Amino acid sequence: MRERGTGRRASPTRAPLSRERVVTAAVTLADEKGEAGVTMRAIAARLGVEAMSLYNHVTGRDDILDGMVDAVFDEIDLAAPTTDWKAAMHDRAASSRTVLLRHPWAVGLMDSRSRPGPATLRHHDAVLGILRAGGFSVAGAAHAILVIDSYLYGFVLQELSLPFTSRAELDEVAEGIVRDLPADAYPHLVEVITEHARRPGYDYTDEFERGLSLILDALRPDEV
Amino acid sequence: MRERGTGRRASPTRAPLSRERVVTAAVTLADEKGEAGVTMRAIAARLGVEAMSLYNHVTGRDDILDGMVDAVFDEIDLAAPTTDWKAAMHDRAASSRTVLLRHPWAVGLMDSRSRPGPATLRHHDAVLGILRAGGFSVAGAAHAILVIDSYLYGFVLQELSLPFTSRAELDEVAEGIVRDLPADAYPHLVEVITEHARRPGYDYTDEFERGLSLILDALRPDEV
DNA sequence: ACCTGAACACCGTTCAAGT
DNA sequence: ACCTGAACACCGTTCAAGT
Repeated sequence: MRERGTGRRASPTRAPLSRERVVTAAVTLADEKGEAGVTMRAIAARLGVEAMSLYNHVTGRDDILDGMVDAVFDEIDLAAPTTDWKAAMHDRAASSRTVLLRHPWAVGLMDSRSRPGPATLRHHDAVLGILRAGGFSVAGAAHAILVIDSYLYGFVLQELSLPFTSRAELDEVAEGIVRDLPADAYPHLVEVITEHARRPGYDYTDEFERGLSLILDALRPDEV
Repeated sequence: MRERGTGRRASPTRAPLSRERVVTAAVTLADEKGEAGVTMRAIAARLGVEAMSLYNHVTGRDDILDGMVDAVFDEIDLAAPTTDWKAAMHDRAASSRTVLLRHPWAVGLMDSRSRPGPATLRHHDAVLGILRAGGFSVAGAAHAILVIDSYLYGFVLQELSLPFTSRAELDEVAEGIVRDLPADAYPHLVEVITEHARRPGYDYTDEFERGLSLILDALRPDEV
């Protein structure tokens, strides 16, 4: 009837569960099998435990999804505060794209999560700080972030929806589309696929950089 | 043993099922209950039929989701071909945003669909045509569309993730965030919420227009 | 040709019971 | 305090059977 057994310890081979371990397992699972693979039973199995045990550390599946989004924000590199806001915004966007492509489920999860975690708050606070230090007003900084993040998330969303990941696949898919498509019904689509997307050297990283530069060059601290 | 009964007709009170009717029912259901509400059983119930009957008209749930995305593209207004590409791109983006806000599940569905339907193909072909007529090269038009659509989808994605839909809710949420937040940990976030987001007249349509103009003014036919 | 009952292999979550 | 067996109310999909 002792409340606390002093001599008894958890077996060292099995680390105790925690919210963090549950979220980490969920992220790994999502990377491997997609968001649909993130089930309570699958997460539990990966941790050597039953599904119901997870409810001792998270409130439910939604809580896990919130934690996963926050874990993604934690992976994004943030430049140290600096007055070179343009370089900092460029590097942050490039790092964000890399992280979002590494976790393809993340961008689709964003629009359903409304409880930002500590890493998310830290991220946004740091970005605001960089722009404020660079001379942006409060409203100007908010506007700049909204424009940059819109471009970033939308670009990755489109990049992820492409039905290919390699050059060879692109060629194959492009050929299939052009073959199936009534050329006279969609003349401009056929043109862009044959003349543009299939040309050697077409590269989404270049496209991302060009669009990002276009936006960053149009933003100025005194704009608002 | 007649193959075709000539005199027998379906009761006029119950229209025959079709892929289109299934997709339409799914769109209505998603608008009302969110994407998670789009189950085979719920769609069937709405059509006065059992879930298994749907498989006679669609190949499965994925086929329905593809159809839903195509139905959304069909709702977007497309300007007639014109040389005023900038006005046409503005109006298309504004119409797209309206449609995507009307169907909040659509933007999140985009990144998982890889089989574009006829309305989607028609839409992209028309947009390409407007830019080509406006003097853009094939590569320039593809680039312009990628930048504009990235901004559009990313903006709507962020707009939809906001945990409020009215002015009063915004005030309430903002107050809650500021109250819960350790002010010294996130000074810039507290600043932007109190000084910017809560100020009267803050309007997402204005923000959208400003960012869109910034991008459209930076795009030029001879840029590529 | 189209619809369906029953079944299969899953879900998230609750709850009382164990230790 | 933490874990779990059984159960509940769901999923998408298959298949053989009906008409």
